Amino acid sequence: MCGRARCTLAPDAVGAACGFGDCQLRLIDHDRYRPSYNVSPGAYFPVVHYEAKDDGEALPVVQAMKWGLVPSFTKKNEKPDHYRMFNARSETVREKTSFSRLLPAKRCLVSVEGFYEWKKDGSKKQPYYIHFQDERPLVFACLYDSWQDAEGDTLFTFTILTTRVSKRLEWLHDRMPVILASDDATKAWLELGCSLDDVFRKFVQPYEGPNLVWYPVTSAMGKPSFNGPDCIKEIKQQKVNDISRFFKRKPQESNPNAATGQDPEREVCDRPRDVKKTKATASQS
DNA sequence: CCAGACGTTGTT
DNA sequence: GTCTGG
DNA sequence: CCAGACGTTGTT
DNA sequence: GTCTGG
Repeated sequence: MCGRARCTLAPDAVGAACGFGDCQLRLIDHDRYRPSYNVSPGAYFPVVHYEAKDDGEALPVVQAMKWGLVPSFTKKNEKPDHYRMFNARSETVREKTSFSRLLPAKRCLVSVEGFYEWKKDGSKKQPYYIHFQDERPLVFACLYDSWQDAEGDTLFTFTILTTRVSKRLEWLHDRMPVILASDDATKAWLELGCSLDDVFRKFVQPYEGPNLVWYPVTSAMGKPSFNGPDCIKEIKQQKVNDISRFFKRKPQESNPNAATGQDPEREVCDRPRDVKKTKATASQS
C-alpha cells in the first residue's frame, strides 16, 4: 500500500499540517523538491523532523528527502534502491533491524494532499485517489536515514509506516499508510513525549474517520510520467466494471456503505474539480 | 567468534 | 548499525 | 506502486 | 511469469 501520492504542498502548508503553523521552519535542500500530482519512490518530498543542534537544542525543519529508505549501512558502490523499503510495516517495525535502529531518533513526518490505490478487478486495475474531504493535507508517520555514496555525498531518504486497512477502505485494499490526524498525534510521533508503546497504541493505528474519502481517477496516471491535475480528476466508472461485478461469484460482504446503498467506489461527490482553496468545514479527528 | 542479511507489496 | 545463523 | 520489456543469429 | 525502469 501507498506507492504513489500527490504532493504539491508549499513548505508553509507542510509545516502547518505537521503542527508548526505558528512558526517559520528552516528549509533544507528545498530546491530539490518538485511538487507533483504523481510521485513515486525515488522522488524528493518535504519532510518535517527535528534537527539536532550542537548545543543539544532540536529545531523543527523541512528537509527534502527521497522516498524509499536507503539505510546508512548500504554499500558505497551499491546502487540505491528506493523501491525496496518505501514502506515499513508498523506491526513489525520494532523487530526489524533495518527499521528499529531508526525509531529512537529518526522519526519524521511527511505531508501530502492524497495518495493513490489500485483496485484489482481480475486483470483490470482501477486507481482511486484518497484524501481528506475538506482538502486538509494528510500526515504520514515516517522514518528517515542518511547514506554516504561513493562520492561522499549524503543522501537522505524516508519510509512510510503502513498498518492494516480501515473498515471504510477494506473493499479497496488490505493495507494503508499510518495517518496522524491530530496535533497530538504528530507531536507524539515527532517528539516522543510518551513511550514508544504508548505512541504505537494510541496513534499508530488505521485511520477510521469518515472524512477520509476517495473517487476513481484515470488509469493513465498509473504511468509515472503522467502528471498534472488530470491525475486527480474524477472519472465516471467504466461499464466494464459493472459487467465484471455482475459475474462476480460472491457479493461484496465487507462494504460499510452497502447498508446506505452508497457505491463504495464513488464515495465523495461534492468536491471542487480544481485545486482552488475552498471554505470547507474543517473537521478534526 | 565471523559472515551475512537487513523489506514491502501482491498474488497464487 | 544490529540482529541472526553457523 | 505501475508500465513495459522480455532474444539470438548472422550479415552489413 | 519476471525483471527493469520510473
